[in-house]
Amino acid sequence: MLQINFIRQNIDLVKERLSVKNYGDISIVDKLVQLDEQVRKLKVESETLQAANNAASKEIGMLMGKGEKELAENKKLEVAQQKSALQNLAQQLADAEKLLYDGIIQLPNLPHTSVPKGKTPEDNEVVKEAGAKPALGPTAVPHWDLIKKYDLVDFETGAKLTGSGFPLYKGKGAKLQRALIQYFLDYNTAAGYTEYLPPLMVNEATAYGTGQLPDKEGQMYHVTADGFYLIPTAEVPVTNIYRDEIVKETELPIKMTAYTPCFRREAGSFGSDVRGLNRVHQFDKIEIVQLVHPDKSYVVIEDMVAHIEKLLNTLQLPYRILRLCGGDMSFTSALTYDFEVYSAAQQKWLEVSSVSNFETFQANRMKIRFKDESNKTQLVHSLNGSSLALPRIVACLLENNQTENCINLPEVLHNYFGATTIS
RNA sequence: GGAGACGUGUCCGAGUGGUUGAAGGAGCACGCCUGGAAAGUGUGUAUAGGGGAAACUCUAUCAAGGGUUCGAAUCCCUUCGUCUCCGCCA
Repeated sequence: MLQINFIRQNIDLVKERLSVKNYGDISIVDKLVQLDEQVRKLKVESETLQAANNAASKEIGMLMGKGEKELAENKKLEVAQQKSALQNLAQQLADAEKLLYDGIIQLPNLPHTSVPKGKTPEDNEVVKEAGAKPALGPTAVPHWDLIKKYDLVDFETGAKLTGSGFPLYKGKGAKLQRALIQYFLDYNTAAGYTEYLPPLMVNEATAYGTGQLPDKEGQMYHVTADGFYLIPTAEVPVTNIYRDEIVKETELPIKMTAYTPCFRREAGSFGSDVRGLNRVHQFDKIEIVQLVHPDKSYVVIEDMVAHIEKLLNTLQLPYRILRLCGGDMSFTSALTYDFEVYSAAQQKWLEVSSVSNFETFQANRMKIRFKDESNKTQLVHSLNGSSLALPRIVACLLENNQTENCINLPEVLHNYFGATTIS
């Protein structure tokens, strides 16, 4: 969430930036600033009264100690009379604080100045396109047919076990998953990311910390009996590792990576978008997360983009990088780059990674801070990216590398997979 | 799942209603001592928020939330977590 101090000092800037994200009612900013003023005023009043009360109570304690019972009793009566005024003030303050909080919490992060204006995915800016699209022969088929042909994923039985969108990987299909996971984790740890294997369910506070709650509640599977949520991405547990922590400046940057299955309800999706592995309810993903010094985050995001680009290059997949427009960005992000790979048989770009800088938006919710040189605590900047999401990578690998009687795997996977082709 | 014990600052640990934000120790930082180090010694050492130009000051925080009281780390309730024993179990 945004910091009220920042809003107060940058009213016009906040309004202007919110409009880039197509935020509806900009006048809320003025309302919040007013409310903030009221909150601070009430705070002074109630704390002053509280201070008087505390002092009086101490005095009673001293009088009792000296055995001056009668004076103490008188004082007690005096203090008791102030109590209702104090309670009244405290209630007013709590109400005002709640209003203020509820207002701030619904404000999205402010987009970075490089974010293009726009409303829909069409308005995203293509910053790079690389890799040759393969020329497939006339017999080329989409990945769901290849999956059948080589018996890699059994969607029907997955649906029987759970429901549609829960793929059952099988044989070489299962092994390819394992190979990719292993490769991606090795690639990330070689770049200095510490590997984690986090819980797959999180509590409310954790889901709230990264911004899944309250605004994306409907997208997560909710285990109501225990109040847990199945994670939609490793970002959630991994970023929260440092929730409520103050780290030393020298510990930054903190680089973490984790493989987890991801669970998404994807309510409302339909059509060819959800065919095969294009969009599923459970999928495997390897995530990278960084907590960095605020001055560094815009350099780091470029590093992370380069890191993922290099990984895609080793897989020899054609890809493009998009800078998301204000309307297509997530609630929590200040700048997001999406990576899409080209699925040659479907002739479609499929998103396989999304790299975002959240600046202090998540850190403020999670209270992830560091002590700077002058010993002041500051919020860190948090960033994350997928490196990578598996299903669409698999779809592309299958489609782009198909031949009449086998699928050629890129060289980097040969050792991990234990073979050079799927046949 | 049943029974019991417990949850205090960076860590260990004292504290069962009254100047307790919290004894004592360790650690850490800075200084003294030393040729240098160890030992010794002195001082300092939480977080958040408010007010103030500043010095500083006020409020809150002893797992979390609520309650009793003029006053709660200390009493009561709820939740969470840890440990021990039993049960079950990959």
